[in-house]
Amino acid sequence: MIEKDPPESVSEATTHRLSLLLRSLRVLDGEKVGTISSQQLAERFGLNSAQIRKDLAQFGEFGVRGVGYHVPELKARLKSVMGLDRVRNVWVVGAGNLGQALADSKNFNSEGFRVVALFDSDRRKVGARSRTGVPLRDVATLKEWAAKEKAEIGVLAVPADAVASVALLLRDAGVRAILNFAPITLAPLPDVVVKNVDLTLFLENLSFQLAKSDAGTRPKGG
Amino acid sequence: MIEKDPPESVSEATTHRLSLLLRSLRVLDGEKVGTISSQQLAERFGLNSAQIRKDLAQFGEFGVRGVGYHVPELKARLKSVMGLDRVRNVWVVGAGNLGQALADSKNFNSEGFRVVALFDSDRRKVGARSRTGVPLRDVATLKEWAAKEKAEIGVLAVPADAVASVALLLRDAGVRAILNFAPITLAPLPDVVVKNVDLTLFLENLSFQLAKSDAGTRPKGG
DNA sequence: TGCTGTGAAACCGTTCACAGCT
DNA sequence: AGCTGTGAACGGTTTCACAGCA
Repeated sequence: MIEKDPPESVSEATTHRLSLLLRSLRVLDGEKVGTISSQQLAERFGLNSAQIRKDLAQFGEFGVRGVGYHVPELKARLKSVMGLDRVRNVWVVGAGNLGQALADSKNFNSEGFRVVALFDSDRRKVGARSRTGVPLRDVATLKEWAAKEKAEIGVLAVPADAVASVALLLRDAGVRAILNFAPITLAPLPDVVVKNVDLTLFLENLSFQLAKSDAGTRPKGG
Repeated sequence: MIEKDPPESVSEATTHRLSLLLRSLRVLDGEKVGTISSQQLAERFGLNSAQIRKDLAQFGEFGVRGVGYHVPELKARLKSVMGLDRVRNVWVVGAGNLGQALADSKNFNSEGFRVVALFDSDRRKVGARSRTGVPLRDVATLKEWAAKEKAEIGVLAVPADAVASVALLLRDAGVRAILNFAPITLAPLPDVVVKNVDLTLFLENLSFQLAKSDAGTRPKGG
């Protein structure tokens, strides 16, 4: 099992598929499956076997020819490659419905991540705790907390017009990656990894596809 | 201004960019900007001018040579292309924190979409209303409601193990598009548009990029 | 002149198909 | 024999650069 240095750049598509692959491996591991081939993986989870092998090839050689992949081993390797072999603290800024839901969600408190605080500018919320006990702090004190409690990831669930300023605040507080849920594109900041997730866009995507299928069944087009 | 029939297939990337473009046009329209060139659009919103033109070209000719695009006109055309020129009813299944947050969010009740109901299997929740007044119903009654209140879009915010069965329920209730937020891939259903949005994956994406930059600054790799 | 719309070129990601190892 | 790892072929998307029109 040879390990490679990660390539200069890995495509978004590969990154996404590695997450899906890891999810699949967790399922298999839970079922005590010891070994699996890329073919079997593909069939079971709706993936593509050649693509699995190509994706993995970017990071090393993880399989055994004639046999396949050792599930626990590959799972551990993949977690390492993806930086999920340790826990990163997460700050959620914006304690509205979405911010609180994210802060409390299993998704954001699973292997690799732990939401340690919510921040909001509404003084009335400050001092309280979320349903699962995440402390709610004044966003004005964010920078002070940076010294006591290092958070590498910031999640933005604030109104669009607050995004730019809060992003700078987070960067100055040492946050190295920002996940922005506001419906505005946060431009890349130097030395900070930025990912924009506009939930509206997913709905619009569906709408667009519905519109296409509507057009396809109209008398004239059909 | 010539209109084209939509092409057989439009890439995910184009779909995504059209949403971003529409968002930009909404901003410009709010500022009463009457006309704008692809170049100006690109500079202002971090897009690519050639790409804007290529994306639009798939659906017709919307600009004026030597001038650019008429903002209100293009915005209206784009909304039409994306099926956002009418309001679609949305059902949210799963009234946990995330489900309720989505049902109440501006994002899911903006131009083109209206959340008309939440469904849950927890009898204790049934009969109540969300903060913004969305009625909470028993998921067992979902099919009965289909006759009274047509919903084209279903949003899944249920546990992973409930996804497959609820998806079938929605399909049988006439829902034509499903947005799945559970951390499991919902396989495509015939005649239903499916979009999977696993929030965990966005965090893992950040983790992965952090891991890469960590590796890049390690003594040996640096 | 200025900008769109668009062929052509460059680029990137996916799929194929097989050499090579177990 | 079986399956990985990988060059090579393929297909799709992005970028370039300019013809054509206002």
